[in-house]
Amino acid sequence: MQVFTYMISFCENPPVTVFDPNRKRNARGEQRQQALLRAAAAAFGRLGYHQTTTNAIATEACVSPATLYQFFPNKEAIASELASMYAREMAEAERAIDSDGVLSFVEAVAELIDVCMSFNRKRPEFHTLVVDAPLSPSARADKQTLGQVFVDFIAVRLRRERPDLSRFEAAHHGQVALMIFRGILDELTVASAHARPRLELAMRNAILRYLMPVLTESPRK
Amino acid sequence: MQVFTYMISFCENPPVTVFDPNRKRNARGEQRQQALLRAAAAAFGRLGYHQTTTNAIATEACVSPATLYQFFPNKEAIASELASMYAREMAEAERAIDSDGVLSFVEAVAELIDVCMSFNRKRPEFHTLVVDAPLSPSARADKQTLGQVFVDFIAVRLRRERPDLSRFEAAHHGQVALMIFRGILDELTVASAHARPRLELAMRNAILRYLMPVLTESPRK
DNA sequence: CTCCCATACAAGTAGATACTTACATATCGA
DNA sequence: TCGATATGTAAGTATCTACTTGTATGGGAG
Repeated sequence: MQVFTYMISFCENPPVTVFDPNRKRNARGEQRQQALLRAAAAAFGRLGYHQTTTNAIATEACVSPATLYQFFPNKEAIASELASMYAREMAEAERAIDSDGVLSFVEAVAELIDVCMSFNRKRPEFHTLVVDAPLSPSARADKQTLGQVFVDFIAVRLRRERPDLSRFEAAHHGQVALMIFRGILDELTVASAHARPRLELAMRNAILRYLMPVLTESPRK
Repeated sequence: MQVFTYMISFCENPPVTVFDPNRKRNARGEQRQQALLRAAAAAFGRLGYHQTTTNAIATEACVSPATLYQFFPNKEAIASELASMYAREMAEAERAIDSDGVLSFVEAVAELIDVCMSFNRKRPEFHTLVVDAPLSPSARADKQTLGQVFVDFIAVRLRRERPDLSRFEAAHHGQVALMIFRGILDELTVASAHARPRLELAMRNAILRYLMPVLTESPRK
């Protein structure tokens, strides 16, 4: 009975030397966690997701690899945490555009594109996180939601101009706009500072020129 | 001196048990090499470049991993060989379009897009090879050339319609068309058979709508 | 003061995978 | 038929990298 009690206590209170989601954090711990996220963001941005090792993240944060695993269960969790933060932040920024509906269709879409491009420029690591990293289900959901916000933004404005357009059609055109955005963004992330303004203009032109005919084409297609 | 002679002979005629580019091949060897390329293509297409292990390629070809290394120095060389073949084949197909110049601008560009989409549909592994695989310098050059053929095809047709357009401007618009193509292609490669025709239409629309205004906008921009 | 536990790390382990070695067999020219 | 060489493989090795273990330290609650 003594042995059994001992085993229970042994199994229930092991010395915590790995990640525990319920562990209490003090101020130092919170700061370490934030520092690790910042270090990971910098490393992902410089090397891309796959080239960035957990050891590199630890080194960047000036801690040992073991310390990293006190705060995150694995590499994917770090990427997922960052991707979720960024996806929610970006979705929020998109939702804030023209909330009082005073912008014209062209102005609103141009603003949407600007906001998205600015965000990706401010957070260069976001691209590799979304494209290359395997994400947790919840991070995937946030990424999915972000895409949906972009699509819906355009779909809503399309139907505001052309109420006879089906929801399905409107969403489809929003999705195509997103594909165009991603295609040009891929180049923007590697473009020289000198080439960037011209590409940003091309981004606006490509998406708006795709969408404009939708507003005027024959109602029954 | 004997020892020296022995060492020379030892160094110059080691039993060849690894890849040697100058090795003579017999018919069986040629067939094995082709079979390995076919197996690799199938595996890359199914799993993507990174998920495809050299062991998986060997298994797919029904040989041992060691046999694979009799015919290729490393995994990258297999991907590079395939990517080069495909890039050259696709570039050739693009150059063959409208060689006698009878098509209109819209017809020619639409044909270009069709050819590119058909090729990617016929060789689903091409996408991951070009996007995900680290390629040899020569394969990278072939990939680069392929992109240039696409860009030039459009640039030449643009300047045929608007001779006052600078080469630089024309190439820029060709590059943007390529970015749009890639953005939508990314989705096409994962789209359901049901969603594909709609996306293929969107591909044509997105690129042509981007390019058409270039033909009519004010000569001095 | 003191005990608990969060923090920290040196020095590992584990598992995956690209690639090799040592050796056996098939083919083919002379 | 025989030797040279191409083809083939079982059973590895080497290395990389995500992740752990055992142990030491420091700060805060009681």
